[in-house]
Amino acid sequence: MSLDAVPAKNARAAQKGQQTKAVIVDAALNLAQQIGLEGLSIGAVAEITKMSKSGVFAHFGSREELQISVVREYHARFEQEVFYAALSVARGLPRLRAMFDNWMKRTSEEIDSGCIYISGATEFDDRPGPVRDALVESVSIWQAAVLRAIVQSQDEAHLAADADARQIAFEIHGLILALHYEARFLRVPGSIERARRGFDNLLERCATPAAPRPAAAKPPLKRVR
Amino acid sequence: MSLDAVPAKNARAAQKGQQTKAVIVDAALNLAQQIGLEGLSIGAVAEITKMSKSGVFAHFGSREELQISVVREYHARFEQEVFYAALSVARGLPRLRAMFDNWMKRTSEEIDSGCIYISGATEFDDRPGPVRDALVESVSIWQAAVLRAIVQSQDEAHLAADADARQIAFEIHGLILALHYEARFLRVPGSIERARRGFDNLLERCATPAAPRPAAAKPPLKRVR
DNA sequence: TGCAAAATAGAACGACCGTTCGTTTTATTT
DNA sequence: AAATAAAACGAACGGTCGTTCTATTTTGCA
Repeated sequence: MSLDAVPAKNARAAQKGQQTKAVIVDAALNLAQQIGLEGLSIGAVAEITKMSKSGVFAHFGSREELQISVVREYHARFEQEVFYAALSVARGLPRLRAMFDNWMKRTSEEIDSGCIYISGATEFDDRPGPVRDALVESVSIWQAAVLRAIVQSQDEAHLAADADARQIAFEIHGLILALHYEARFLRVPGSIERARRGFDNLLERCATPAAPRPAAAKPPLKRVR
Repeated sequence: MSLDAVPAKNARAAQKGQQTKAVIVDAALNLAQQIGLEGLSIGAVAEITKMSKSGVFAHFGSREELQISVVREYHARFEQEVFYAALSVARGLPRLRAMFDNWMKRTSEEIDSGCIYISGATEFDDRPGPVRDALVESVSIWQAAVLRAIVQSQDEAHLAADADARQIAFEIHGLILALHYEARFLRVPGSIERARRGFDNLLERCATPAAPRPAAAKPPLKRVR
């Protein structure tokens, strides 16, 4: 038995199938951001990717599996753009602020494309199934990361230790949701500034004297994590 | 020309048609609150009301017109339950608080039924047309009423005169949206208390010394409006 | 009670949906 | 280059959708 007989197959993981599957998911994600996960149709994706319906279908086996793939792809991009991008910033309040900034930036960019975590929530809030499960899982992971950043800010004495971290997370979430609603649906200009101001108001309430000011020089990096 | 020739017809406005039309809209509203305005199908409404598809259809002439009727009906109920019900409370902060309470109460009741202003926003945020227009109009009317209540609270010296009323409205809206998201989609218990606490935090920041405390006796009624 | 008008039913339409199937084309390996 | 496996196609199915049309029933008024 040759040792590289089987690995030779896995080594060339970039087969044609995986490649076009990525193209399909990308197209489907773009479509889902515009018309929602429920509105996602295989025919429309096929038309965009210039494939046949059955060709698209074969990669997933069901529409539901395509929807789940879209949720996972969105999760990966969101995590990269909002969470990982903030990890290079100093732990504590600076990182929390960076996360909120990235989140806001992404939300405001999504004024034209739409956020699957938000539209998906209203589409699947009382529709149990694997798609809902995938959505809840992704959102929960992100919310846990936000909560962790808040607690770390308290550990660094940037936020009052007796503040309710979950309450802060709740109010931050509300600011993002209001930003999305007013900017994307109502098309009210200046919503980003409102969200930012809301965030500052929130921090001011929970700040400690030792807390770094928004425009102040960043504290030295503590790359523990 | 007899004067009552035409009015005679209008006098008996409660014809059979109007009656069953109201039944249809009621059923359609219930359905739309569960599965969204886009998911609303004439066939499903017909089944619920035990009518034929064409019988339902004839009352509206198009699915879009049915959707608009649903939005208008929702608007009427929301206005009655949240806005008018708060008008009996003293102008200023007490009334603002009553509006928020009613709003929260309705939102938490909608944990099982769904809010059309929220689901509709994600469904029609980039889908122009008369349904979107009806939604935007209703939401805008309500937002204007909230803003008015905030300004009145400032006039009564219950809230700081130099506070940004629109900013307060924005943050209040965020609290409601977060409540809806976390309670209905994520099924997190205690969300109502979080929203209420957020509201109190918000007021505390903008309160004046003369402001009535939450549990304090209500100031004398000033029924100007 | 009779009659016109309004209300409802029923069948059918074209369009789109997700899915299945057998075939053909393209990649990959021997 | 031949053989094998993977990928993509095209047609078709059963189903649901909004809508249209005609026929029937019910209603309200003289």
